[in-house]
Amino acid sequence: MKPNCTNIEWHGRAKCAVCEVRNFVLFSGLSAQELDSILQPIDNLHAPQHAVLYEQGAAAPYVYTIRSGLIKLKVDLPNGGQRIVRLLRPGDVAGLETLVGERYHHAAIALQDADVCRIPRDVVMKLDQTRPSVHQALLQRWQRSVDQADHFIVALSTGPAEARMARLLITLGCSGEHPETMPSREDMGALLGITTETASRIMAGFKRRGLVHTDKGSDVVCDHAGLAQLADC
Amino acid sequence: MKPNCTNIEWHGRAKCAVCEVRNFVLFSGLSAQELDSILQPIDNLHAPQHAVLYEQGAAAPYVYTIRSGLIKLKVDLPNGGQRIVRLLRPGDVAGLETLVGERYHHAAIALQDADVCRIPRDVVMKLDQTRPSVHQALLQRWQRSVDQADHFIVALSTGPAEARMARLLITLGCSGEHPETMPSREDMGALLGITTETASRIMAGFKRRGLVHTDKGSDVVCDHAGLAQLADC
DNA sequence: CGTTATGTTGACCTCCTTCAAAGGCTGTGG
DNA sequence: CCACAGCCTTTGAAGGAGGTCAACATAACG
Repeated sequence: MKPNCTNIEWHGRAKCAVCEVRNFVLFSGLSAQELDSILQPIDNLHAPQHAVLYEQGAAAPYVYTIRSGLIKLKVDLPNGGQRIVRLLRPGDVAGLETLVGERYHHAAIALQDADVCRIPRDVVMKLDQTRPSVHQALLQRWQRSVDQADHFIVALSTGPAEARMARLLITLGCSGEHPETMPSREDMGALLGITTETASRIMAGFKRRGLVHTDKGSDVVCDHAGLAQLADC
Repeated sequence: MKPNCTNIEWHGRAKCAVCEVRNFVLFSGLSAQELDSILQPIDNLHAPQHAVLYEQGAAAPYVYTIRSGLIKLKVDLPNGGQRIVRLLRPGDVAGLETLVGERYHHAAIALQDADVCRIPRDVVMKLDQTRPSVHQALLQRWQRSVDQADHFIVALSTGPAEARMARLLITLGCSGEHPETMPSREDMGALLGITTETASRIMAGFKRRGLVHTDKGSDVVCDHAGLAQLADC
């Protein structure tokens, strides 16, 4: 296998009993025994950067929970461009629409190397009906999707591009403490509804003003306070 | 009572048995008898234009189903402006976040005169747990919120303002057959993330080019084909 | 009939896109 | 090991799109 391939790799059946993020994901209310008793398989997958979990409009047999990494949900525009409508982090769920429909509404692509669990829709639907804790967790994930979509509208699609970029960096977790891995300029553009060039220019301006500082590779450390000031104008 | 007040008026207990849109709203799977047996009150309200169903951040004791009219969900921006993040039509639900949280995430305001049913959260939660049909309807409403939010990102917050306005008119139902009541220019701006002046200019341009035609008052008829052509560019 | 919100229009300037070119990084093949 | 291709990023210049500020028109309402 090539070192830089973008194929999803199968890492065996999920070992929910020892999953370090189980309490943040869908099955937080279930015991390890209850999970082991599920007949249908939950697979543990590794998605390298740029790997595609599913395509927009494809038949939707699975729900995915993110255990690590960063996933983008994007839609294709009629003019050939793309728009990223959500960013999923550990604990988030992709493909919930499978529970009420037949097809995925977006393409799901790994922005950074990611570990995900792939759960057949039937498993989720059954647990939803039989386990109140799973049911409640599902409602919370759904509301979380709504909240994140609202955040994309209010914070990342409103106001001048510079303020939007500042909000994006904050959204990505730029606290100033640890370096953060940045998406490509193209993805930044698709996230904010601006062109790649504008994204590049704004980031260059941030660097020039000392608001962000290149650490190594695509990792940066940010001046959180300075960005926050730009953000709400 | 003043003829043009914006207070919500109480129109008595909901008569679900004779509700003409019951099959489109949350309780489509329940019989009239089942609904009558609910102990807690479901109120039938009329919300005149500009009436406020609830404020952003307020305690959230109710879920609202829209029976007629048009409701906007808006959030206040740090710089004093506003952004409309959703439009709710008959069959849609407002305030679902009450089922997983304490407070409303937006302000809900009637864009046009609206009839709504106000349902205590406890009623919805109980029916969600005891009636599978209501449970399924809830999931569908939640997904509908996500889909509508995505539409705001992809269609109403992407591309040049003129294309966004064309998509908004189409979203509002401009088929060319019947006249449609338009929101104010200010609301159009808040819907599209542009200024009131730009919204006015674009609408004036549409009229000049014959793409929309003023019927009476704020009602317009649209050239659906012409707008659709502008929409995907 | 004045008063107040809402819509329209103009002038100006900033921001962003577009098109183009150059620079940097990486993997590949000689 | 170096040269080269390919991709991403950066930067420039020019034009257009949209914001801002201001004046004015229109409509709604007391």
